[in-house]
Amino acid sequence: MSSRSPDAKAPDPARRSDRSRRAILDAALSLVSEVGYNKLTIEAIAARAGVGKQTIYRWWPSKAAVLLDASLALADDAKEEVEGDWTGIPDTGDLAADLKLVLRATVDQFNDEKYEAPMRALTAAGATDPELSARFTEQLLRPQLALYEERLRAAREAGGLAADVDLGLTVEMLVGPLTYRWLMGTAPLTHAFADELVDRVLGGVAGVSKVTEA
Amino acid sequence: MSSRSPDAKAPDPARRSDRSRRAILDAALSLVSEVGYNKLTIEAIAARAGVGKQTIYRWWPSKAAVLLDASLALADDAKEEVEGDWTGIPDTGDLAADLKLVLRATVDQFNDEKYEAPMRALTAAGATDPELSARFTEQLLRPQLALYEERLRAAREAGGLAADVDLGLTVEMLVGPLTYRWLMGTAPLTHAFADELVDRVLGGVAGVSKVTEA
Amino acid sequence: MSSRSPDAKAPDPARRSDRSRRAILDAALSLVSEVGYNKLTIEAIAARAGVGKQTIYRWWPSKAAVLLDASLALADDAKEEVEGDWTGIPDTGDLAADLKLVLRATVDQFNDEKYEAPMRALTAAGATDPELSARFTEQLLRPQLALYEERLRAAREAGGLAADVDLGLTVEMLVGPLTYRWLMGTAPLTHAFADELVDRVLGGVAGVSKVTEA
Amino acid sequence: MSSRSPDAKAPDPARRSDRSRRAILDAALSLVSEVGYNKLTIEAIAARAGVGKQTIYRWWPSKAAVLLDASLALADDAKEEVEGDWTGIPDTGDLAADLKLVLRATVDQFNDEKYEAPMRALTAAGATDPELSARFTEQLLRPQLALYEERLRAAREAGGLAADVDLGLTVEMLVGPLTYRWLMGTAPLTHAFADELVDRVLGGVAGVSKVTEA
DNA sequence: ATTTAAACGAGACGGTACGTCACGTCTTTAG
DNA sequence: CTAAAGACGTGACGTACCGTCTCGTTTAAAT
Repeated sequence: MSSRSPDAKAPDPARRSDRSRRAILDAALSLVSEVGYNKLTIEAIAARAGVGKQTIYRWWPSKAAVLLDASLALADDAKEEVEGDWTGIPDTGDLAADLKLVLRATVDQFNDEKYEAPMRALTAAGATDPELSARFTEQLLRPQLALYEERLRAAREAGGLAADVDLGLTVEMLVGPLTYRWLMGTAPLTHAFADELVDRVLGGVAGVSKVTEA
Repeated sequence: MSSRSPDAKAPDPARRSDRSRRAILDAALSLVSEVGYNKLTIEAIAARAGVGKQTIYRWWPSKAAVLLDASLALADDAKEEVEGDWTGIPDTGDLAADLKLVLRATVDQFNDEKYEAPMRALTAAGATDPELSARFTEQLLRPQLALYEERLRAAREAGGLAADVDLGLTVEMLVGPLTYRWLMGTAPLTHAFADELVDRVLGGVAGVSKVTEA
Repeated sequence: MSSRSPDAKAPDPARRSDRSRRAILDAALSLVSEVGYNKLTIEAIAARAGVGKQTIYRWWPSKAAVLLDASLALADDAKEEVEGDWTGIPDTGDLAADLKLVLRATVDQFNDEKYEAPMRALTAAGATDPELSARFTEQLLRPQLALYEERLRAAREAGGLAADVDLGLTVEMLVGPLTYRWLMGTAPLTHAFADELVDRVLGGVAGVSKVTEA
Repeated sequence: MSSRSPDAKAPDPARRSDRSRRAILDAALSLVSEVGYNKLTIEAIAARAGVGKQTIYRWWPSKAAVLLDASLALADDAKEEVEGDWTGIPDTGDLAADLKLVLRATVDQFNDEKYEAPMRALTAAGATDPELSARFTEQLLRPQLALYEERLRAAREAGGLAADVDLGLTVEMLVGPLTYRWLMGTAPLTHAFADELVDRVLGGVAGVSKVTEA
């Protein structure tokens, strides 16, 4: 199975202009922040990138796909910015503290214009385009979720979590409510919310009584 | 403050044709299921409803707004279909069981084509349109969330939940992961997932025993 | 048989904007003179006319068709400009003189930028588009040829031409070489050429004397 | 003065691939017959010829120029096909008969798909491109017209034509109406038409009374 | 025979225009 | 006298070719 229909003659990636590729991704990111996803047009991206429209259509099937790649590049940049030898969520021994640290960072990212606009765009596009949604989830979300799961697994092995706890579900219990509040705007997205959430999620799954006991 | 700009001559709601209104909402719902939100057009809605385009523009500011009203009508219909005197989530005394019942129904609704298409459409539209998102949340989501909260409050008063538990957070811990999984497609949306989720959420908040109120 | 394919829903001519129609024809004529037929674009016509492209596509199948209508309008205007009650080629009794008069006028027209540009455009378009060519011939050329024929018939009945002369052929012997020279540029297109041509054509067909009717 | 601007580094004709040249001309001829001049593209010619686009742009300035060369080659082929030692229009002593023979052949050529398509293409291109028109006339038309003129000159010297007859005009009186009818489609292009035309043209120019006398 | 420079097939590129679609407004017409 | 029908100006769509510009790869003249 290929990502392209078989009758379409695929362009040669070896001859691709990296200059154009970067310009397109940059233009897409800046434009989506400026005018929003609905008013984002391929023509505007091409114009700002100083590129022919065909160069976009040659390599991406839709403006959402451009944004996905742009977001992936953005995520890579962000990662490198923080540290060169990133190895996941820190493990200080205090699971709750570690999770709060990361979830607060996620809250900050959700509240940061730079990241919010493309994130909303991809969410909107993915909501009605299953194929894009799949790529979005696998390429952007899954790696992040895996980091949470890894940290939780370490905690479980260290005895800080019950042995039979469902790690995947736990991760979604952390990320789900956060995303929900961000998307639906049911209430402000704050650090306090992140902290509370971690406590509540861990409260029901901690091996030794830390939260519920008392 | 009105929902319309003051200089726009507001049409007289009293003279509104209910026949046209219904036809438009029905057309919007059927079309969004058939062709998807991205390919849904005002012109197609007008054509199928046998209505002039102006009749739509007169009463709604966008196709998303039409869909929101259509979804509200659909929700009302669904409610009436179940029972005439609906009073919220059942209270059998067993909180976990009651929540599982309702969350399973929500899972079913998410998996029902009829409801899924407009839901995804509104989510997509709301993700990049704050004003619409607000109306979506307040008019469609909030009432449902309130039902959960009401049931949780009853449980808390009955002693089945700790006195200091944050009800709003709890509701979002139930609805958030469900919505997240539905939207992102991280894993199949099943009854088992709903059950597990309820157990895990209540596990950390139950006043006495682990899950059931004994 | 209609001029449109049967599945295309025809627009309603009664609701057509005459303002737009005129603006389009004017814009087409001025542009074709300015930039030439090859660089004439529908977009430029629409822009100059202050009209949407669709308004052109709604009523004409091609830019050549627009030019044909524009030329027809131009011809009408030219006719009205000369005289309100035009009745064809003058009949002074001197056939050669009358023909020379008209042929000289044709030469002038061929040499007049205003008329030449659309004429060349239509000739070019017609050369490779039979359907357009047919309309061009029937609507623009034929009426003019008929005037020549009419004058020749009068001469024949007056005894100035042999009774068995083929009028259609005679007309083409007058117009053909003129058009040929204009199109191919084999030699300059002058009044002298027109005069000579008339003499030569009539020389072989005159009933009595060589050229003038004595 | 050269046919290329001085700053453009001219390619070396000595190294030119004759194989490619022929393939391009053949492809151009076959394509113009298949799809017509308007839909003829350089890209399609290159593709069918198995040639890079640049190889066409290196040697020709436009698709019309390619067609002109292709037509010249075609004309050469046609000439060689008929006879190796072609020396112009036959001179049997009977001018009218000789002209009719050749004009009938021209009629046949106009009606032959193989020749018609490129001829129409060049006529169309030349109608709006003076430079091409000049080359078209000089290289393709002029040699043919010269043959007529030569034959007429022989007739004049033999006393079959009046001494003061304008040979160039006479040639255009033969070729003009024929071309006009072919181009405008005013009437079918037949052998009878060619015959009549010759008779009428010679009728007015013959030294001894052949047609008009009686 | 080897070098080497140009022509070559291929096709990505920045562009322009195409012809279509839907937008939201405005006008006409038929019930 | 109200709406349906739909023409209008606008602007983006996705496609087709334009003519230019690299890329390796022949290929043929000059070493």
